[in-house]
Amino acid sequence: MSVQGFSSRTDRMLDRADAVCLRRGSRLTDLRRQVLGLVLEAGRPVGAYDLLDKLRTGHKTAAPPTVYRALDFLLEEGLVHKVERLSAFVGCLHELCEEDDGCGHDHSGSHTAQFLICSGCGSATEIDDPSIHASLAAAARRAGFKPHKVTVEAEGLCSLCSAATAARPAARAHG
Amino acid sequence: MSVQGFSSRTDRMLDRADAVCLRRGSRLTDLRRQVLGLVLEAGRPVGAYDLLDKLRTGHKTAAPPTVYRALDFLLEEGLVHKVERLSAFVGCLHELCEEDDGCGHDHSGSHTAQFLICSGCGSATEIDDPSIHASLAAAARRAGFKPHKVTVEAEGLCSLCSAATAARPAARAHG
DNA sequence: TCGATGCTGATATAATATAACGATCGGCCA
DNA sequence: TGGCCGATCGTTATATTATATCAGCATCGA
Ligand SMILES: [Zn+2]
Ligand SMILES: [Zn+2]
Ligand SMILES: [Zn+2]
Ligand SMILES: [Zn+2]
Repeated sequence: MSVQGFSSRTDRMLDRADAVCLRRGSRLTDLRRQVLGLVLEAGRPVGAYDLLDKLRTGHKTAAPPTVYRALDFLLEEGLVHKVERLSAFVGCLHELCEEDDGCGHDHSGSHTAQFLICSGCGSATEIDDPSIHASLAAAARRAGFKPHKVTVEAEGLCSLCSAATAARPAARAHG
Repeated sequence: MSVQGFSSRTDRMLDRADAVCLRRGSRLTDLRRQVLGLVLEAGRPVGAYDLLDKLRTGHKTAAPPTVYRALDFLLEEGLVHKVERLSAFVGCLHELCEEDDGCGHDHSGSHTAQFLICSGCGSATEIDDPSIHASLAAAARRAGFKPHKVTVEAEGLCSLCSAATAARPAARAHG
């Protein structure tokens, strides 16, 4: 049960996650659901200890292993990704998005993630571009390398922050 | 001066690094040269605290900031890369390799790195594939995103480890 | 009933990285 | 010359991220 009171959108996504886990024979327990909810509500990469703080408001006894174990599970299930450059975690919208026909994500390789990380506003947009995926697969094949988990992270400025910076060199982040 | 006694190959690469810095108006100090030498000698990704231990054999007073400051400089100059997945550092062979005609690396974007990381033997091969670079640049452009620093990391099995694993399921790493 | 397995609680610790402040050294110019 | 400034490094302390370990408890099937 959701002690926190997530938004209805988040609750719908959590229900989808629950269904996904059921199909796979894994269990989205209350604790895992709670952590996933916090990640999704954040809407941007969020650190494990930030999650821990939030988790503690409704779960006094939570400790680092509490949140790391939940994150390990969610990573394994592909429900969240880790943004390595930020040591932070973000929800994967692939399985969870509202559209039933999918959202254009490629997750064929399963453990692959591609992010555009804005250093202006802290957003991280998952792209899962098939062309990048193909180029990387080809390069790996030429090297005789068998990829298991692939991380692509571009850090820079999103279109909004880029425009803001062009307008005012010392601009602050957009909403 | 090299207290450690690096291999002659490493010393040649350090001399190249020195020349590169001179051209750019930056200074490869003794300390930075020492740290770069340790990274190059390792020949694989190496953690900051491993470097610190090695550094201390010829430099009793070294502390974490000592090595992190040197690494920051070397990263800035593009002489080393950070492998985010491993929180480890590895030399960039682009400026330093023996062949005068370059070694096929693309470093046009300057702050870009692409690695094939073997979880069997710990090797990390820099590929800098132009096709990956182009795909990513195209995807970023479509999103209105301006990349500043790009990280591509594929973790998996290199050809040697892959062969070893196929032969014996519980094989140990190759040399 | 029993053992195996999976999840959680709880404490402690490891591993990675940075903050802060002062000392030293050189170059540069009044 | 003397003072200033920026870059580098020494030193201590602390912040941040992640894991090890062991115990309790529930669930499930033999
Ligand atoms: Zn995803
Ligand atoms: Zn932005
Ligand atoms: Zn490189
Ligand atoms: Zn290998």
